[in-house]
Amino acid sequence: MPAFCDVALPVPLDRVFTYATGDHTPQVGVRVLVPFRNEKLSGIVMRLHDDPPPVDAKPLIMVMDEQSLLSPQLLDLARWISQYYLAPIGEVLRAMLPLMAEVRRQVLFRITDAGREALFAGAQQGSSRRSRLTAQEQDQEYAVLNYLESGEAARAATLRSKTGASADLLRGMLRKRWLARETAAEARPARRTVRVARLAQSLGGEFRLPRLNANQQTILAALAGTALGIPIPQLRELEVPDSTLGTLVRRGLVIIEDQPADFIVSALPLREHPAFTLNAAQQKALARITDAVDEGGFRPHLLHGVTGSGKTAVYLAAMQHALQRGKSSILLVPEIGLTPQMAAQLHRTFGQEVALLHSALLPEERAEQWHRIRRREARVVVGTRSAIFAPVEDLGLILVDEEHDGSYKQESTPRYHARDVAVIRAKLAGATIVMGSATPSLESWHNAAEGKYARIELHDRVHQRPMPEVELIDMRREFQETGAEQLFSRKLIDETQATLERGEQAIVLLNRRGYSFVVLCRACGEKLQCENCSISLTYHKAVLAPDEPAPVGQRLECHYCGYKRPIPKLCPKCGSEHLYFLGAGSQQGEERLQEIFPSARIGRMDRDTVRGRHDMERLLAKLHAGEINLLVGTQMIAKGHDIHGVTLVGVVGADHALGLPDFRAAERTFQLLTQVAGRAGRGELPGKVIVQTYYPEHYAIECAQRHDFHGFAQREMKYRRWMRYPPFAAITNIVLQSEDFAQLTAWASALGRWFASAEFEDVRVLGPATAPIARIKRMHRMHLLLKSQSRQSLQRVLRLARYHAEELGIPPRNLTIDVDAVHLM
DNA sequence: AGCACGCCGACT
DNA sequence: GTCGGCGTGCTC
Repeated sequence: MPAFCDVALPVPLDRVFTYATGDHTPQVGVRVLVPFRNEKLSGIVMRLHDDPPPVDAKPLIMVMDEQSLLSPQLLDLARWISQYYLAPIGEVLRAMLPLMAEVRRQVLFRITDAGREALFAGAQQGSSRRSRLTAQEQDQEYAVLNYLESGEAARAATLRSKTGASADLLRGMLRKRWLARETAAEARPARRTVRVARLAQSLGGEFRLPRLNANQQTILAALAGTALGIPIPQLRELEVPDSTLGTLVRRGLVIIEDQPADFIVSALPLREHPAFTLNAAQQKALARITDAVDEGGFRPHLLHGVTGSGKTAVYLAAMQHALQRGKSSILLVPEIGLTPQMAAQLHRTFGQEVALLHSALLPEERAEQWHRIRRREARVVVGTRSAIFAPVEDLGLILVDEEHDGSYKQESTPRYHARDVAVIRAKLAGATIVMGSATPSLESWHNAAEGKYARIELHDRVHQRPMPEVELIDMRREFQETGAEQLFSRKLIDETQATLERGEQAIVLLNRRGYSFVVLCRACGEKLQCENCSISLTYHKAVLAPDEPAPVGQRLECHYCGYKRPIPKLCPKCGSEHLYFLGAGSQQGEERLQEIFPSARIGRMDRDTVRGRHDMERLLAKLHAGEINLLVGTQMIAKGHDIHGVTLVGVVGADHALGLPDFRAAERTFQLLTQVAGRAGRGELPGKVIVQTYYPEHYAIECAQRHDFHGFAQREMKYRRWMRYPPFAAITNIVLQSEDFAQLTAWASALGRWFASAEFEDVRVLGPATAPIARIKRMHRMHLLLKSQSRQSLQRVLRLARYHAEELGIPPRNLTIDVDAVHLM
């Protein structure tokens, strides 16, 4: 056994630490518990070797796993992410492994010699000691010391409940060195367990002992039919008194034990894999994918299929094929793409062989799914972003649904893009990868154009359904003709009216939540902003809650930091009472629609009405059942829902992004319009889309109207090439933050000067400039944008920049390096 | 990131 | 004189 091992720890330090293996025999990829400073941390063994570190290596405390948690492939993937995104390896691994729930860490306090002296002195002198603490606090300190006097360590929570001492008080006692702080960490299986009764081994088959009564025999007979036993709740269904089981246990005939919940096969039976009915185009697409899977090797594909062309069925059939060939597959879906409908469909298709990894899982549930995958019980994995790290073996196929979706980019360290990580994983695994979308990202489109990705097209909707007709309403003309600023155009109102009268359903996209998104003072022009962010506060109107006598929830809210405040009567700046509420959000949309269509059954879908997973399910169920015939909501309504009764889609204010200085604005607008338009006419009846816009001549709008992705991509590529934006350059956003504005500008200009003086050939630097959102959560923000044709050069410059930032005294936590930034905010 | 050590103002 | 503020620096 090598004498040392390098351990990656979940700390923001871009390095590993070397520990002495001692008597332990850890493998690469296992978790170990190690001393770090004066605490204990769990980390991952990255390397075994005999090179002594420059300092004395501390010994491992314990090895937590027998076998590696991460295949060599996944370890390589971790290293790649760490390098590419400049993220500490320990943090990358933390993001990859959902097993932190299995380590219970707790902070313990112990009395010191100084503490004992203080206790003794206190007992001698009473509370005559001069101190800034109140008499009560002194009493609490005394109580804490008294409690710990025996020498046992205790948790902070215990001390607090026993003595009333606050966390601050304990911190003060630490400072006085009366207490010592230590951390304990213990491995704990995070799997849910079930109480199970099973036959005692020694029993064999001979349980027809004469002295057993009928009840006892009933239980034993039931248990004899199972290998693993029967969960206690299920055993109760035999209608035998509970005490009978107790008797059997006492007589040593039955054992009760906790088993991992997974061993109990759930009510869902394993089905024969149902076949999908695919049309000719779908079959052709499927064949391209299955051929690639069968041939093996890294094969990237871009599946461009219009909305309603049946991409999901192709995905499922492809995964089924992979499974039949004994290969695993991973399907990535965007954040809110994993709808209950889809989960149900997956269960129908794959039964127990599918593992779902969605964002609403508890840590224990996530760990459980992870173990199921690792034990090879589930070889079909479906999930959001981090599901790309699922520990499947024999990976044959990766599918990335809605590959253009921004939610694949993690907006905290490690700032990886799951679609791009998926490509690397497929490469490492020698697997087929299919990135699918009706509106591919320009990055992927470009790769397809260059021949790096094979392109698969689904031009038509299933069942020869037509694409919906899209009509543009020029809201500038609407204003001139009606002489008033109206939220909904006459055309949209008429069409909605007609749709509802025909007994069909309509949805209206209003891409802001809340009631009004600007509160303006007419007297001084002040826009009410969040105290912590440079963000306009959104007005949320009061709503009638079922159990409340008066309307509740009226407030101004910051959608960035969550800051809430009551509505001021007067302008906080000038004291005027002329506060105006401008700009309509989904809440106002709902109210207006209810006024216009009093008999409509209106539902609203936004983050205020859809909080838990079930809210969405309930809302969709109502829509399917026809209990709702008019749905208003934010972009949430645009994502992949298949609602057959919807024949009209209204789009209100989805083009405001076109006025923003964001190079992806056109792409985002085109995607949103195309996706939401795709909700119309998915059933028997054709659909219609009304898009209200202030930019009817913009190519993003025009092309969306014509369902013309190719045309859009061509125009957008021209602009991107001209401006050297992705896909024609790699970009990285460097954001500096500080509460102290002077400090921030000093840092930014120093870093800017360094970039200017260094004059890197292949890397262009824009800025420093104030970030689009100048302040978030009290932090002032500035940024620099780096563009380069060469990834290698960019990587090199980023490392140098990070090093120089440190030389300049910029603390790492005030500097964010966002490789392949998606949101430049 | 924590969390120590270490050097300067407010209070007894 | 002490307590306690949070600036610098290290973690195998």
